Amino acid sequence: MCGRFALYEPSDIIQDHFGLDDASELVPNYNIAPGTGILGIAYYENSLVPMFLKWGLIPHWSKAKQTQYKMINARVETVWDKSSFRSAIRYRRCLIPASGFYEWKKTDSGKQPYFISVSGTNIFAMAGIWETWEDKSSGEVIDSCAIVTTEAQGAVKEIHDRMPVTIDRSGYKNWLDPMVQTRDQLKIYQLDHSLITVWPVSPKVNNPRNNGPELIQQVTP
DNA sequence: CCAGACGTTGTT
DNA sequence: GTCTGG
DNA sequence: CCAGACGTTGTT
DNA sequence: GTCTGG
Repeated sequence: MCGRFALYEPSDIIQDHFGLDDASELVPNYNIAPGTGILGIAYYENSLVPMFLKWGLIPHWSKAKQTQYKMINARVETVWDKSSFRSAIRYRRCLIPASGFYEWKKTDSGKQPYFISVSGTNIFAMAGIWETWEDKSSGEVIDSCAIVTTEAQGAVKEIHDRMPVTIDRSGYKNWLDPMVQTRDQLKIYQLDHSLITVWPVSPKVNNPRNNGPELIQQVTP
């Protein structure tokens, strides 16, 4: 699955990579956790825009903004079938920029965190879906999102059985195309899994209050 | 029809 | 055990 | 995902 | 809102 990631590439590089018109000022973050605001890129009102999305999807029909369920991930195998995700996968897909993500491997002595990144780049895209929720009485509006997951690819298989769906640059257009509204039309071009690199990192990443480049340094578990 | 759930992961 | 906060 | 709280009354 | 279960 994907429950923590990092985005530390400079804003102007992110802007160029995704072809955005306006830059959003981002500080490097090595410990992005569910429930916080994250950067998503989506077509909205006919243009490609950066959006701040609360990580943890709140369905539009939800009565409370605090959802009982932790919808931080959506399985690609079933996302078209679930009532909570059906309209979002059809009409509101987004790219979620990342420099890498973390997965935890269960061991005899506990859980060991690993950092997963892509050779040759500090920026790639994870597949996301988003939704707008509005409080009918107060008028409060929250845009939220979930990261789409799939079975582990490449080197990730060694540590975990799930990971985010990645989208190769060649697949950005189709994934974001608002005219693509069916499972058959949606083509998922994932990154070449031979580029995926995995190494163990310090358990400092466990605490979401910790941050900084030391979190992605390789350690001996 | 109405009532009630609506999710994933990992662990048992 | 379960929920909230990060 | 993991870490850390989990409560009320009354007083400052 | 939409799907499943009864």
